[in-house]
Amino acid sequence: MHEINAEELLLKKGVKPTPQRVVITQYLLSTHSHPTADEILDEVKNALPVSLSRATVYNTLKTLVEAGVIQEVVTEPGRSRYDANVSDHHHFVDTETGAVFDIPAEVITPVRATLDERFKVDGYKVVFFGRRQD
Amino acid sequence: MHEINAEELLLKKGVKPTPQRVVITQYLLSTHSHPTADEILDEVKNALPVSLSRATVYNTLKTLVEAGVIQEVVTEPGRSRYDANVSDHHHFVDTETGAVFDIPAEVITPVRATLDERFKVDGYKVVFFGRRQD
DNA sequence: ATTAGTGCAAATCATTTGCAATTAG
DNA sequence: CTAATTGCAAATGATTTGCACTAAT
Repeated sequence: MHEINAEELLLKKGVKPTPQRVVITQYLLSTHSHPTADEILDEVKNALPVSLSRATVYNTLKTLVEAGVIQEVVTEPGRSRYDANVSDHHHFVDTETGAVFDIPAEVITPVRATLDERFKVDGYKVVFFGRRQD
Repeated sequence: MHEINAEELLLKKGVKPTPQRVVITQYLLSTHSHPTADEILDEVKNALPVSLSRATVYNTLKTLVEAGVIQEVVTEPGRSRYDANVSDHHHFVDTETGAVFDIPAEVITPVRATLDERFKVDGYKVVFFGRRQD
């Protein structure tokens, strides 16, 4: 195996790897915490030499989502979370803490739906709610 | 069978049936459109004798959700939608129009998940994406 | 009278945008 | 030089809140 490199990933996806974009992408690749834009700003601003504004975080996240580098995840009203896992997967939300966990598509039974034929389904997402212990 | 009465419903759920609350509840019972707070305000303000402010719409929606009279549905970043259908069901989002349709729980196969035993699942929601024709 | 509910306007929060300054090619 | 990117600050959109006013017990 070889390490996931943020800069390579951005180049492969056709996004110019500016320092800010690399650093945000690196952070998202390094965590499974599904951070919000503000959490990303806090984490990345401290640890890095480059300057980083809130506007750039938002602009970058939008760019990365559009390029398919990351995914936007909405688990609660009012704010978005971001996930560098762009493979087919679902989510588990701890209803006490709000923490979000990835659930691989393979560990759930495929959903088969008997819908009115006018519904043309492209895909679906499952969100589990509950408590994650420990 | 007997008609669904907004005022009775509110009383049954322990919510004082003020004119504003009754009217909002009636509207939500009458539609399957999953309206946003603003859409509710527009629809209800015109047709009704009582005055209705935006603040009251928001306050009422929160009250109704907490009382279990309605459900909040988040299908897109940035705003919530509301649904008087509080039975167990899922949603279909038309990705072109943003329209949201209810999908009864019975028409999809139950999701069985093989999760780490520390995930205590209370329930799950499925959101389908696609195109609804016509 | 007391308490709950409403409306208004101001406040707040997340996100977006206009624009001048900066940087990379 | 030219175009893309960034930061700042102002703007926007959704939602919440403080407070005076009204209605109901």
